[in-house]
Amino acid sequence: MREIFEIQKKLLPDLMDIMKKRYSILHHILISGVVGRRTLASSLDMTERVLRGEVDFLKELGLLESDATGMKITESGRQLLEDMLPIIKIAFGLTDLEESIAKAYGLSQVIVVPGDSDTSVFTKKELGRAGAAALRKYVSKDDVIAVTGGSTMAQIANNLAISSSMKGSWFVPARGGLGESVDMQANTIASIMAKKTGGKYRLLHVPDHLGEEAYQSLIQDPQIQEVVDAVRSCRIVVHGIGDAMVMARRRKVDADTTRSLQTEGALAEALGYYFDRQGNVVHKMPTVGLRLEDLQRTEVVIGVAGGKSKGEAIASVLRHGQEDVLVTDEAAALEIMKHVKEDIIT
Amino acid sequence: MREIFEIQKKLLPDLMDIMKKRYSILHHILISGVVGRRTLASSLDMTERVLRGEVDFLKELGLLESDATGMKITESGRQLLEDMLPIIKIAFGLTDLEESIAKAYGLSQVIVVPGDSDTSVFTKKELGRAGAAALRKYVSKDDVIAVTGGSTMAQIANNLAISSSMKGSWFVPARGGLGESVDMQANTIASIMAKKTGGKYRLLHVPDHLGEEAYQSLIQDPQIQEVVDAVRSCRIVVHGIGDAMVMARRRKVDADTTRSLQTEGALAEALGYYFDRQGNVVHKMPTVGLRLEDLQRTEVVIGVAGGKSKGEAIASVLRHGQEDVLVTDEAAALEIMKHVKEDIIT
DNA sequence: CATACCCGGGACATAAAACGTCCATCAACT
DNA sequence: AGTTGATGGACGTTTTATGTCCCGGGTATG
Repeated sequence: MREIFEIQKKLLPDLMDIMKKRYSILHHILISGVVGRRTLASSLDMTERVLRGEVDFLKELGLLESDATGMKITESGRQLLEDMLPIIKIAFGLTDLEESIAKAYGLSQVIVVPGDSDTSVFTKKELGRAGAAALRKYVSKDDVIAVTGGSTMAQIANNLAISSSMKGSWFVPARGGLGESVDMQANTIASIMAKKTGGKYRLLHVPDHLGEEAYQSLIQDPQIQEVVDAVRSCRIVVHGIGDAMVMARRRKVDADTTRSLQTEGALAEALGYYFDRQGNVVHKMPTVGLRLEDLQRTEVVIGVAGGKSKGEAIASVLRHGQEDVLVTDEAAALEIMKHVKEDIIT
Repeated sequence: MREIFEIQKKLLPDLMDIMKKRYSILHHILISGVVGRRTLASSLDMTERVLRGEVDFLKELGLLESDATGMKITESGRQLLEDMLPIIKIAFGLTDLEESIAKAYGLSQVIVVPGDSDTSVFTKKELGRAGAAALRKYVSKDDVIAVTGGSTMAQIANNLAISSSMKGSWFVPARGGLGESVDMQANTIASIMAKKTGGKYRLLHVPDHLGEEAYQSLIQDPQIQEVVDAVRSCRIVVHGIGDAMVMARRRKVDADTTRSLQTEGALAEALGYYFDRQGNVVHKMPTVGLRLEDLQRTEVVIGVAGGKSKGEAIASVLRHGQEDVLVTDEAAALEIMKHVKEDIIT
């Protein structure tokens, strides 16, 4: 497969560049929905005129169309992009990354999308698409799916669509309140996902900063108990991965804990747990829901996170060794690979 | 594999044209050996200047080189062409043709080279190369290989090279004199092939237009008998296919027979037999050697013929159903496919 | 040995394509 | 109603591709 490109490149050295360029244009338009020439040109870092040339070309091919409101992808263009994904991955060497990471950490599947979520919102959206596709692949009838919060998870929710296979699924938040803002909370994400797919959901209403006393009485509540039981018996977990310090700040953890996290060398956060460089748990947020030990009974653990800045954190969580599937982006994957190499050396 | 080209054709139709153009240039130079710019330009139907642009480009890539005598392919260029053949075939849909024809007539292999032997001597040469390659593939130690005459067979002979696997092979003419000119006779072809490959050969010296009496005494001759026995026990047959009327004229068959051929609807000629539209034998040239019934014992029957004008004749011979391998060109293959469709309808 | 031929490559004017830039017009949203 | 951002047309400029001719030099042929 790859040899085909090697051979073609000998006769057409700039084949890959042009293919990449046209793919990027189409892909950006797909992600943007409807977009104008100037906006697109600046986000692709091309001059308006040269973009226009390509766009005219793609229009003639019937891959995109435009009216006074802007340009959008046609159905055949959308189909083409979908068919192209494996080709693009090979052409850009992402398949290698996927395989290397999967092998290094014993994952059953790794999905790497092109780009860097830190610098491009398009990559972040694509990460959401890929995460949604991964979830769709692993879900089966009447599954219980536990999800966490975060902007990446929100993107996944955005990209889920009504689907017969998820009709009977239950979406539940993996853990109770963790101090996030409302629209990024696991509860919110779970309900959005359920609405988008036509599935059902149960929420865990556990207010933050609860006193020990109130907390104990809360978790005795039969309704809460019922949800917690469902969460712990879930078959699929989809969760984001964050940088430890960024998460601590966002969740406004107190100064003492922050200091403790720092001295312990906390690098990553996932599912309310903090991990150090070696993948050991160094702290645990006080709330109800899925515990780390429950993951062993869980059939599919899907981690989704991207951006160069998160590469190290993702590597830490992978070292902990509970993940089955990783969805990330090119920039993060390259960072992860650095740690793979270090891990091999040490 | 094939999807890659479907996608590339959708997204990069312009580049596919360029690839085809560059491939044709390289290929023509390979076939020609050493060739000048102007000659090449006219045979490729390009203007001199635009060809020059491409040639300069290919030269920079080190795929061809030029001196005062002309341009020729480099080793890496030759290698590239070899690697590209399957790619070109798939990209231009020749694999489809091959598979369709093979399936329609129950052949074990069909090889289609790009172009039309009627209009391009380069295609004819390529047909020879492909035929030689096919023979090389099927031959094994100490085989007896029966060959016919004709210009296509001569091209195959031209393209055979010394080869250890053919060292011990015997080349024999499939049938005795059939009224061809000397340099296209089966005897000549067999001896050239033997010399080129390092194999051995036996000839069948049966003069044309022999009286019945002399003929009978000739075939009693022990030496002739020995060769005929060898021919009939051959493991591989390589033969050309011709248009019935063209062959009749070339062989100067008498007016009566010609008229009879016409009324019988003779379309094709192969191995000295004439076939009608349905693949039935309608006439047989009076000479010694391989009979049609011997083909059933023969392990590999390789038919080689190309050119749009021969398409119908090839289809007739294929319908007769003794062939195992067909080597043809694009133009003939397309003609054959028309008959396949008609055969399905009727 | 001479000659006719074809070779590659340089040169150059011209046609064509690509590009940068600006503007007219229209749709959507505030 | 006005503002914003969209497309598509227009146009001059630059860059590239192309058509054409010629020159010096090998090659083959006679």
